[in-house]
Amino acid sequence: MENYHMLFGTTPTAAQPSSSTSNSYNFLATAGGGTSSLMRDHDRGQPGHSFLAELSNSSKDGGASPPAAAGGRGESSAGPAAAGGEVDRPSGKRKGEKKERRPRYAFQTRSQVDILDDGYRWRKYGQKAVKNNKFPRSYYRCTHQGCNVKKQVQRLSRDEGVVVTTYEGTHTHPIEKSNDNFEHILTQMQIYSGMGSNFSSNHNMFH
DNA sequence: CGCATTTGACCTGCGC
DNA sequence: GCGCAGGTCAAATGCG
Repeated sequence: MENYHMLFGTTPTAAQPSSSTSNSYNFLATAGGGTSSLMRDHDRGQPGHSFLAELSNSSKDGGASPPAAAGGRGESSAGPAAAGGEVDRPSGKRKGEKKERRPRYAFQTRSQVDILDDGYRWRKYGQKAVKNNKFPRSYYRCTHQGCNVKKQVQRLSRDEGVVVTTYEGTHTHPIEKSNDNFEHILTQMQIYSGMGSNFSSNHNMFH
C-alpha cells in the first residue's frame, strides 16, 4: 500500500506554492499496481488541476484481504461472556471472505481543510499517525447502509496545504448532495473505476 | 435523544 | 520469532 505513498512522494506536489490555493486541485491518476502510466501531467500548462487516482484492484490476492473487516472483536461474540476477563476476540478467524476487489482512488487536493465535502456523509472511525508524515491520517467510512466505501485523508507534512484523499470502493447509492464541481470529479472517478473491466456507460445519475 | 467524533487498545501483515 | 507500522474497533463524550 505504499505504492501511492511513493507516488506521492515523487510527485512534485509543490508544483507551485502559490498562495492561490483556494480552488486548485491537484490530481493524478495511476492504474493497477504500477503498471501503467499515469497520465503525466502534461497538462495544459495551467497547473490548476491534476488528477491523481490509483486504481489497484487485484494483484493483492492473499495479501490484504481486508474485506470483512469485522474480524476484530465484538460482532461474532454471541455471548459477551467477557465478564472480568479481557475480550476474547477470535483470533483472526475469518470465514468466507469475499474476495471483493475494491478499487482505490487517491488524489491530492490543495485545500485548507481536511474534510472535503464530496457530497457523501462520512463517519470518522479512526485516526493514526503515520511515520513519514507529521500529520495524522484520518479514516472515514460512508455512513450509508450497505455502502462499504472507505476514505482516508492525510495531509502532507511537506505542504500543509496539500491533502491526500484516498477512496476505497465505490458507492452503491446516489450521492446526497450535488456539489458544484466536485460532482464532476466524482463522475471522473466512476469512469476510471469502470475502466478496469467493463468500460461501459457508467455514469449513473449523479444529479 | 440521536448521531458524529474522539481516543486508546488491539489486531494483522510485513520486514528484519 | 520479534518488532514496527498501519488499520480498525468500540466505549465514552460532545454537539445539534
